[in-house]
Amino acid sequence: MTMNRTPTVPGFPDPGHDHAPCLAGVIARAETIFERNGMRLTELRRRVLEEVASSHRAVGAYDVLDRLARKGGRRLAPISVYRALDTLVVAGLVHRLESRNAYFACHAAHPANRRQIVLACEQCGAVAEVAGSAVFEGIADAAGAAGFRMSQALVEVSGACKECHGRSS
Amino acid sequence: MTMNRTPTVPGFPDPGHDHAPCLAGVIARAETIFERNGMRLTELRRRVLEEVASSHRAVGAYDVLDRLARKGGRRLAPISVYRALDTLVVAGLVHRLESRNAYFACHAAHPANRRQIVLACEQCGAVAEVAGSAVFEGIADAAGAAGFRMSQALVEVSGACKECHGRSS
DNA sequence: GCTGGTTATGTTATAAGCTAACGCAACGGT
DNA sequence: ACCGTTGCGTTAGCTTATAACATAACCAGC
Repeated sequence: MTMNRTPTVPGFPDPGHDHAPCLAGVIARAETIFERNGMRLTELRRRVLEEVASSHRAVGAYDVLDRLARKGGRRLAPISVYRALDTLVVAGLVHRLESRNAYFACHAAHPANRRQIVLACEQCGAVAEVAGSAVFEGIADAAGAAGFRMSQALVEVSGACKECHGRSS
Repeated sequence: MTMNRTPTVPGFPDPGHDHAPCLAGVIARAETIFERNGMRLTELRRRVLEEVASSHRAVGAYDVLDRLARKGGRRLAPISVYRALDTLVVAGLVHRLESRNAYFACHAAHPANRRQIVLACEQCGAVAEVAGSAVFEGIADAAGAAGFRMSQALVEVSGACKECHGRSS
C-alpha cells in the first residue's frame, strides 16, 4: 500500500490515489447510518455498496450485477440489485446520476438536504460532487418566481475533469 | 375558440389557457427553423412534434407512439419516433427531461446556448423553463474551481407548480 | 425455543426505453 | 433520367427498470 496523498474532498481525487481508505470510509459511514436509522446493512447491500464505491465512477445497475456474478458465482436477478441500490440511495450513501441512468457512491458525507453539484467526466466517467449553496439558492429563487414549489433540484454537469482535459488538449 | 389570456411565457401557462396558439407557435417556429437550417419538416416529424407540443407536459417516446397509433391507424416502430424526436431535439424544438426519460416541447424560443432551468411538476406533469443565467454562471464557477471543464449543465427541478400546490395544500 | 409480525430476498415475468443494421423510397440537384 | 443524400420501414435485440407473488431471515415478546 503506497503512501499517496489523501483523496481530495470535495472534487476529483488524484488518479493514482490509494482508494482503499475511500472505500473503507464509505463502508464505515454505511454502518453508522444504517445503525442510526435502524436499518440493516445486509450482506447483499454491503456487496452492492462495495461495487459502487470501488471507484469514483458512476456504474449502471447491470454493471453491478455482472461484477457480483463474476465474483459471487451465481447471478442475481436485476430486481435484487435495484432494491439494494434503492436502499443505499435512500440512506444517502449512493446517488443516482440521472443523466446517465447510473449510480455512484457518495464519498463525502454531506448534509442531509443534498445541495451538491454533480460533475461527471465524459471521458473517464469519474464523478465528483461540489458544494453549491449559492447555485441552489438561485434555483430556488427562480423557481419561486415562477410560483413553483421546489422539492428537489438536480444539477448535473458534463465535461472533462482536470486529468482528462489536461491530458487531451 | 374562447378568448383566454395569452400563455404566460416564461413559466407555467394558465391551466385553462387556449392551447391552440401555443401549438401553432411551435409549428410555425419549426417551419422557420427547419427552413433556415436546410432540414425537412416531414410529415412524421410534424406529427411527432404535434403530439409532444399538444400540452405543456413531458411525454415518453412510447406515449407518442401510442397516440400516433390511435390516430393514424397503424403502429410505427419505436425507432421511427426516436429518430423524429432526435431531429426535433437537435433543432431545439423539443427538449429531453433527463430525470424522467421524457420529452417536452420548447414553447419559448430561447437562444441557442440553452441555459434554462427546467421546472417539472410532480403532480400534473407540466414542464416550464425559466431563464437562469446567474445560476449557470454559478455552476460554471463551481465546476471551474474543481478544475472541471464544463461542456453542458443540466438543471432540472421537481416540485409542485402554482396550480398544483395552490390546490392541494 | 416457539410464534408471529416485519423486513429482505428469491423467482418469474414483463414493461419501458433505446439502438443497430440493412434496405427501400422519397427528395432534390444536375 | 440519373444519382447522391436523406428519411423511413422492418427486423431484431439490447439496456434499464418494475410488478407480483413466494420464501427466507430477523427479532421482539411470550
